[in-house]
Amino acid sequence: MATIEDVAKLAGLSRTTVSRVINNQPYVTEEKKIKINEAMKELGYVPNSSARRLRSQRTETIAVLLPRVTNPFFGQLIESLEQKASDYGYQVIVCQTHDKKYKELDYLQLLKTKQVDGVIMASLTNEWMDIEPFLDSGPIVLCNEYMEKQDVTMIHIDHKQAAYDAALHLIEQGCRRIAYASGGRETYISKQRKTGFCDALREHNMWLSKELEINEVLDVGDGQTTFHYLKVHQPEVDGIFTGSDEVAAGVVYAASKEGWRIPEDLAVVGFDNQMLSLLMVPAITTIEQPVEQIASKTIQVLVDQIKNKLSTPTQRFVYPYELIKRKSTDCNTVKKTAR
Amino acid sequence: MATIEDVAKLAGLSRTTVSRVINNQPYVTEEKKIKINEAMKELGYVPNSSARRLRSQRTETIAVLLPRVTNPFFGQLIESLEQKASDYGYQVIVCQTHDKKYKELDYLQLLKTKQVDGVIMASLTNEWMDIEPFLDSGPIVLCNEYMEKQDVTMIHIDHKQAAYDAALHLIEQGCRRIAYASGGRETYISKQRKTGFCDALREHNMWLSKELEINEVLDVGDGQTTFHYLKVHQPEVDGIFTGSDEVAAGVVYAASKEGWRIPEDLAVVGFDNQMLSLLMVPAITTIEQPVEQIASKTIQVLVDQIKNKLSTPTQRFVYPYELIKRKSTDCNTVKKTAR
DNA sequence: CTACATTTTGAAATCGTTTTCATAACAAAT
DNA sequence: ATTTGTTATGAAAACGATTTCAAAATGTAG
Repeated sequence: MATIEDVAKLAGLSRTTVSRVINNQPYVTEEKKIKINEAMKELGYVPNSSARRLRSQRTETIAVLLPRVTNPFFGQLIESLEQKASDYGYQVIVCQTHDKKYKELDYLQLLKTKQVDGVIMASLTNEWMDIEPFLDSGPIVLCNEYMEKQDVTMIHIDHKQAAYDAALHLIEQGCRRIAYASGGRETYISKQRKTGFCDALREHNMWLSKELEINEVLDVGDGQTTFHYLKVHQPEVDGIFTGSDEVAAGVVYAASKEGWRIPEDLAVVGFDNQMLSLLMVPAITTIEQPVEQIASKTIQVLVDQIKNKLSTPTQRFVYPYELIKRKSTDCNTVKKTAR
Repeated sequence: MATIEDVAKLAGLSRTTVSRVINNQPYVTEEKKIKINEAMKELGYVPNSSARRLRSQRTETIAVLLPRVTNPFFGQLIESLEQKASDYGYQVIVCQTHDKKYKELDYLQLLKTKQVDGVIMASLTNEWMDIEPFLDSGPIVLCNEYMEKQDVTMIHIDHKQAAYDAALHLIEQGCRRIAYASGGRETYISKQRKTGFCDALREHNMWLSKELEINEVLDVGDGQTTFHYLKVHQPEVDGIFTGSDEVAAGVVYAASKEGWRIPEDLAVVGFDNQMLSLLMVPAITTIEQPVEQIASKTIQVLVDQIKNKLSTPTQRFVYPYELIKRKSTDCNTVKKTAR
């Protein structure tokens, strides 16, 4: 492999001048610039990125931590993040944590070892206490995930209010025994949603009973399992709020197969407005997040923090969401006409 | 940030010895090993990865090129690839080409600039002629994509035969005017599928007319568009082969909305056996690829080539697939009972 | 023509590791 | 006591770029 030295020799100039051309800095005559470019082409020269990273202490790379790309919401998110990052000249490296604490910490090492200039956390399973020390090694921004503390910038929607709205909608459709299926164990986001959900119930003199709360429900399969559990143990259930469209789809699928009518026998709400929620029969009511805006702001903030190493103030950006009402909750006036 | 020098000083030893401990090489007494580990912990030392990469000429990183992670097939693929890679101690960096030639070439630069030790191409839009030169910079393996030339290892299923089987199935179900919706423009894979599809038709005295061939059909939206096109311009169509479950889902969705019965009025076949194909009403007949096996072999081969830099022989691994028959093609005995 | 600023160039230091090579220490064998 | 072999350690070179600093060349104003 050709090095910068080889190029310099062939062009009859110094490494320094070649470096100037590579990074198109000023103070090189047009004539020499041409000579150097020719030499580079002739040798098929490409700068070694480990060397430049080592010397310049910049990697132009951002790590994005997320649970898994097979979850369509995160697929969409990473898509937008990458797009925006490349607009700013940054590469993105995708880090799937699978909701494992140790993986999250492993990936944060990328910041310490200087493999990345900054980190976007769209996955947050560790206690903040354990994450905080990494801030010494470089900027971290929370995307979608959030919490109460303020020592880091966060970009997200109001999950509590969103869940509140969803629950209210179910109540307005006549549901009286509403189940709650949630994904992550104890992330702040989950707690927020649950709080919002319970608030709505309480305001209508209802509450979430232990038996109607199901945890660790993440994908289509879990959704099916959840329905079967409810069918056997809580047959009077008439509505369900789920943490994702995939879970909602699983519920709808299993319920339909068992002869339950949706929404008459069971109204279903999903989350994230994935294509899937539209395609299901019946189409699923869901909450849409402004993914592109969130991604855009996240990158903007992080890049800013990378460049102005000095303390940029940490902020919180809360974006609006939308409850999209579809057939899966369209109970008209009648509800529960006997199964 | 603490460097190896700092650790050495604190422990009262040399850089070399510290390096030996870091890379757990032999010839360090237990006593000093302990002393060094303590020093590292005290300083919160982590080796700078640019420096080690530069010196050791290894990155322990693999680039995976694929069209987009939002396509569930590739989501699944990257999931498995990353899993396997980490078993071998390799990181994966995900590179979305969006089927753009220039992006594919840009990402291949990672190999030249020594940012990665090897590349997995699950996206191949450029001519092989333009890719080949990169082989000088490091190993490349084709995963899912393939071609006739033999200078690189390929892992895939027999797409020609798979498409043949799918077409044959449609024919056996009584379809006589079968449409063909394909994604990528001119990848070898597309050509193979089309050949297989046409072979089956020809063997039954049919052929693919220009009007029934639709290209550039990639996602759910395209599937809907395709159906509307067919409805207007080719109303006699009674079956359709699509390049992905997403497209198939789009067709089913649009068709159902327009009052067509599936499969009686239109039989539909997808590809990849994504969850979506099972969830649709009716469930969609599709072809399942052994993604995990493919991923596993791909990593195994690539890591081997990275380690034995000398010429490892290039090979071709062809895995079995399975045609999964579901409602979307279950025409029983009757077909086309008048619309 | 001198003085001063600006443009152009290169030698050498530097980034933080790993690797090479030389040497010291120690044990076992003659 | 000397040789031989193995284990243990460190000084210095190397990886391939960018950055610093000094100096040369050129331009410009007085």
